[in-house]
Amino acid sequence: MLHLTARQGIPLYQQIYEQLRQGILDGALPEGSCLTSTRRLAAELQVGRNTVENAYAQLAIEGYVTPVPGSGFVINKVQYDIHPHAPDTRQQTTPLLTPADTPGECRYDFHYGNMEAALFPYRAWRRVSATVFADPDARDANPDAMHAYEDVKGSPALRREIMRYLYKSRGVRCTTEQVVICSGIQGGLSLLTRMIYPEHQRVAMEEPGYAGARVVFQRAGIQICPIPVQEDGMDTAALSASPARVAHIAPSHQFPTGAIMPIRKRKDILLWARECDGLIIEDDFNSEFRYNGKPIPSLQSIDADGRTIYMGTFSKALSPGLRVGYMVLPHRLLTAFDDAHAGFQCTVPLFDQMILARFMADGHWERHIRRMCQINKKKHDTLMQAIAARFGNRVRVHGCNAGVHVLLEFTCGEKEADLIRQAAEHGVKVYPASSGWLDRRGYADNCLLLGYGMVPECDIADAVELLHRAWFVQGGGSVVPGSE
Amino acid sequence: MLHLTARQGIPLYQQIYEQLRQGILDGALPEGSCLTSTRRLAAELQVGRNTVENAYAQLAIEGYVTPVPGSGFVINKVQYDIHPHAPDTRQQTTPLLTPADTPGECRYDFHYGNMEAALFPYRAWRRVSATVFADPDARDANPDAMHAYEDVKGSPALRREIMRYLYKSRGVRCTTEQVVICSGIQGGLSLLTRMIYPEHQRVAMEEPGYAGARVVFQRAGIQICPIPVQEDGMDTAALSASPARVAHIAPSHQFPTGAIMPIRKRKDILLWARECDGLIIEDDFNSEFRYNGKPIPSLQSIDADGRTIYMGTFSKALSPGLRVGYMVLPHRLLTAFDDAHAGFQCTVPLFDQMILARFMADGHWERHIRRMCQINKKKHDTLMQAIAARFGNRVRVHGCNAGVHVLLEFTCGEKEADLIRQAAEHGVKVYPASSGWLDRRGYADNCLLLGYGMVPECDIADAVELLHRAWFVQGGGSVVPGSE
DNA sequence: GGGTATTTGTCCGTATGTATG
DNA sequence: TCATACATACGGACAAATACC
Repeated sequence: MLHLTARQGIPLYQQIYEQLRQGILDGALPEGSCLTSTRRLAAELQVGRNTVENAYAQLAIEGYVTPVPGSGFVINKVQYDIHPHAPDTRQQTTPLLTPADTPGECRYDFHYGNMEAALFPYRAWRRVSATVFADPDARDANPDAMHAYEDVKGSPALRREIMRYLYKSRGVRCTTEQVVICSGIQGGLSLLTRMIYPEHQRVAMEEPGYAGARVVFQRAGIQICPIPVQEDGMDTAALSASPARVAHIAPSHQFPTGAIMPIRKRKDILLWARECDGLIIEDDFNSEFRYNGKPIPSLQSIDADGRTIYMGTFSKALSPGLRVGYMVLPHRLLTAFDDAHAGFQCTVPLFDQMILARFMADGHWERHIRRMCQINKKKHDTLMQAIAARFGNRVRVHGCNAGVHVLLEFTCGEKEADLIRQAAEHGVKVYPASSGWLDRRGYADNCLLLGYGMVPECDIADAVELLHRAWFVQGGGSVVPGSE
Repeated sequence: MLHLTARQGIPLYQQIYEQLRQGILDGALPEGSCLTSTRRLAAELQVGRNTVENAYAQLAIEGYVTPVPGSGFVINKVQYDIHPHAPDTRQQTTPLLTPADTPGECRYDFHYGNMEAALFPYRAWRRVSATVFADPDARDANPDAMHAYEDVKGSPALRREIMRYLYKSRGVRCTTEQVVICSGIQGGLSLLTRMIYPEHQRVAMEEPGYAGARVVFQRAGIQICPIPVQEDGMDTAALSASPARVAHIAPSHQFPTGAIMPIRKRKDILLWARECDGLIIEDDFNSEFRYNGKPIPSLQSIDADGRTIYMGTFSKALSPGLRVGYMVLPHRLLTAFDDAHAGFQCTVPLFDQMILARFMADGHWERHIRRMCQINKKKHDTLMQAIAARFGNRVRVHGCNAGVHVLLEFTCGEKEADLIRQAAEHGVKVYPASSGWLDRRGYADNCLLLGYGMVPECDIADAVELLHRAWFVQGGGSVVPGSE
């Protein structure tokens, strides 16, 4: 923006000229683009058009810009004299979307959380979007709702859809009043902290557990009580012994171990909550994908006492790019929520809420879930087979009954950092498990996380083969061209 | 979700039958809809298909459901025996989109913040959306970026576009590193509190000011130091006298008074910040709309000392349904931001960021701004004219040079609550100014807020006429049918 | 708008364990 | 002890309805 100071001796046109010239030299006004038209700039600055024309003429004479009749003043190439504070907007040729890591460096990426871009339901999403953003007169329902500040809890339409879905798929029983839309799991936890703090100054968390959840509590000033995780989930005895009266638990697929909590233990947890007048945060972040064994009811669905906060997200099954999650509050927390969030707005754009609501109402969501579950099961089977064939008993695989990642435990003294480095040298990205531990001394430093959401099924065997070479073949040097 | 307990004497098909029957009686399974197909339920429960068929056949025999070949088992109408805990999902006939207040009750709504639904650029948004969600192979750039967890600060592409726009329109100078995408102004302030607290335990705010900003600080445990607002913005003397070293200021259009801070005062504020080693939060929430007078440079653009945090939003000019804002951090806060947000994710869905980035890159944003500015100026002029004609000197109008709302001050002893009630009785919604005051004792209770973003220009004269009748015509009873 | 792929209920045969004669 | 009947559970083949392109 240009700023003109009146009554200071310097003529207006010269001020305009000077600032534009500076902008061109800075590179802030990229070459090839046009100056604002004289009419528009004159209107913006509230000066006469001739004043602007004067300035532009000066710039044209000096070769900074070239007037093109009927088009505008195009900015010419000049030697940049980079101003330290000026934004450098010249790299206009860079693609609009940020490129991921350059290919060749990394051939296969076992990121957990991300997913294959090709699996997103583009067509359905486009169609639903087009409907939601149809011209207002052509729309069936009231369009105002989309352009208004609304309920802190989120769009009622979406909340109703979520309620229905959760009842069908997870047995969660609730009314729309209990459903809150939030920015993913972190957003939900963040809202929660506002409600339980400072009454609750401690929260019990699985150790190892999900670091993304831990930071939210830590940031809110809540103390973490780490509770060991066994093969079947959180150690209930240790939980009872801890001073915390709020527990964050992922019973359907614990992160990172993948432990699934059996029904008996779930009941123990509920009993614990009742006895200490506590709360349970049930983090069901990817309950959608279960491969072996019968489904186990969610904690919320067997909680007769209303002490469970159920949380879920669309990020895992649909896309991490859609940062939308939800939370089902027990009745006892409803007023606390209202109190804590009076005057606040829902952080999730209504646009996305509208699209999602219709996406679900049209049945796309359940269809997509099924499709993804099938695909992930195939991937899962392929991965397990490849691991068994290649790695044999040099690794133990944890958490292979659900979710989209497994935890590899190395039994022959390999170290996490070495494994990651060796894999990277062979063009495969694998991820450390260490971030899961609050106290790293409790970690033997011999585990890795392999998420298979992002790797196409056809590549999995190949990727495992590469890992095999990287880790277990003597002198299995780098095979990736260019990273030698 | 159904839950089956094995080896308990009760046959599987009977457990399924029983639970479904209960669901139908509860009303949790709405009549007219279909049961999950036998195959799918069998797969879900990990039982044979005939087991499910058996259960369904039983339900069919007893009349709860009717099998429709090729379609499914539709649920029949039964006498409900409502279970207290079951969600009642029966009202499936309600429209997907929530209806706003029933028309007839409210004819004109002077809400500030919301906007006319018809003015949203549907066509351009649809087009850009379709491009962003094009099938991945048809896309020009890397689609993975859309489906990944990414930078906490938001999409680099969008940040670059915002940087360019702010430089051109507001003179804000920054690099993309300084730009942070956030969930509207509240989201930005919320991020900020994490960085400045507990070093700063106080923040100076305009009195009256924007309640939506105040609650964020209060919630974070930060104490508000109210600073009186004069005709030309915050009282700098009072600011200097306050113990706060962080000030939240809306210099381009103060809320609710609409005061515009002159350049001299802006420099005073910057001086204050330098002298007390403080920070300025420049809330430019609707800088886009300015009608009279020359543009004044933003605080950020004349801050040589790097003490200004610049904040803006897309909610006002584009739609409140798009909860996206941005924040430009000074260099001195960059590391503090990184420290405070390690492990956190950006709360704004990448989808919207991608769409917005392309929307801006294609020039739609600036085009839209211009269009809206013209429309709002017309509305503004019409409103001012109508107010002058109808209300004369019974009201004083504040903040009529910018933004999309004005503050009406009543000079003849009218009271806020009465005015709102009287207006509502005539079918016009107007809004209290009282929420702007932290200390309501400082408020004479004689003001109203009129936002004209939501009222079509052609309705403004009519609406003001109605207000005139409501407030100033003796016996000007209700004229709205049905609200008598 | 018409052809195709998928999904649906339906019907079929089979295997297993248990009770009955 | 053996044969039979019954209840329970499982998977495949078929035709119709539906969804998708």
